[in-house]
Amino acid sequence: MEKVGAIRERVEDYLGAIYRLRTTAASPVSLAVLREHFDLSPVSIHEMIQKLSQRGWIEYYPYRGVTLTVQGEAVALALLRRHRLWERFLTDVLQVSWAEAHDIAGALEHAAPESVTERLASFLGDPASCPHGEPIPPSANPYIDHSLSHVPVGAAGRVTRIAPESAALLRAVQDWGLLPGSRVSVVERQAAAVTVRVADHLVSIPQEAANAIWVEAF
Amino acid sequence: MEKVGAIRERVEDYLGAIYRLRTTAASPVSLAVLREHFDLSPVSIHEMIQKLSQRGWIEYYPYRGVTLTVQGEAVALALLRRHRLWERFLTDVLQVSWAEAHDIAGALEHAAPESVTERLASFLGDPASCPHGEPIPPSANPYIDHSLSHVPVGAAGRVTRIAPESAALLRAVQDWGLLPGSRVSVVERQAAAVTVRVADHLVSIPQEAANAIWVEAF
DNA sequence: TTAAATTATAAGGCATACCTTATTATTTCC
DNA sequence: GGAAATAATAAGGTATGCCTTATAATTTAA
Repeated sequence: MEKVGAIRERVEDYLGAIYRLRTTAASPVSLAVLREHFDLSPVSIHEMIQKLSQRGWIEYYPYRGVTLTVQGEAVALALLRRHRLWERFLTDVLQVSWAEAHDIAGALEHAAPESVTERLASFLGDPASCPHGEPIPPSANPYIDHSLSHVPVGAAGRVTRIAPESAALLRAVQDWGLLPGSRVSVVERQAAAVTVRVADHLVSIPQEAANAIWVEAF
Repeated sequence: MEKVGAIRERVEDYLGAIYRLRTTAASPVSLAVLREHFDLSPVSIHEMIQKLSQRGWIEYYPYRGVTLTVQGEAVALALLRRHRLWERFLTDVLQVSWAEAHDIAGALEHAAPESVTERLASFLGDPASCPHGEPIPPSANPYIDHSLSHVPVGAAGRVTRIAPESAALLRAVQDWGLLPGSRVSVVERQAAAVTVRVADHLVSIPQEAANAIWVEAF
């Protein structure tokens, strides 16, 4: 009952807290500080710290505290980015107060996938800071890809991947010259198809196929 | 580790599915249909159905299926409303595709509290249907209250409740004449305070106190 | 330097929401 | 009416992330 591969919500919460509670990247955050932050029993904190350590997200120095590994820090930064973008949305667009925005963003940050949060960032005009003034970390995936069915008319990009939905689809993609790496620009969008320019000729791609072709902007 | 009083996510999912899978309000939804929908083992479905029945959300007729109680239907409608509003936001504002929007909304509908979803509804212009054309049920709480710190300048309302944050706060609220039921209108908003008119005189309320005073429009 | 305070760890429990394997009850269809 | 199919239920298990109690290890401060 858990998305495999997805980083569990609670893991993200811990990593985000460790990032925020640390003073410098090198100085360990003591478990007492984490205990204070999460208001859990020392044993529960210790158990979770063991897991995070075993899984390579943190470095645990008994009696001293924990530091984030490179992987753990990446997770924390991605989380903070999502958190602060949702805070901005809540305060700027929905007029939610600062205080409430923080907690609500704490739930939304786990519910919305990164691709949606990146679209939110664009919609908000790529804000640089959250409503409290804290910086919004840059996206770790600045070239996040979009399904061809989402690329706006006029935009150009490079094919990144083809969702391998069927052999027929893959053959068609090959015929169209839309293999990963090729450049496309969207010329027109119809109800059930999208017309793209690829290698100087126009191809009309059915919606279903467009859903499976992923493109990043360049 | 679970918000008390909050209806658990999974309970909402089941009730929403029962609502959507039924043909008429009276005809029971068989557990086989639910099993198909959730792709779980028959035993798991049965276990959950027992719980929902015990807790009064559904009526269980062995060998026949389940129907929603009045309470269960209210939960389902509230969920559907949130789901479809988020779908609209995702497709209309963030240009997420229909197909993706459904699943993402399935997560957001649980993460955002009702108050936020109602603000989202206003922001979206109170849409009547989701992107697939299905109707968005009306809010069961049309007079949902807002913290005084969110009531716009010029608006008037009636105090619904005071979050009992401290005895001092409650005494102050009493002195200001802002007990539940009293009418207020917002006259001016400063950086750390809001000025309201109550019983024909003006009171300046610090931001902290304003956060704890809830008002519904009338 | 040693006693007090803090930190770590072991052991056993709880709730949720899943699972499988049986067994029993009911309905449906020939 | 009776066998086959379907549905219900009992029993025991899994993982997560909490909990308490108790003991051991280390650090800190007098």
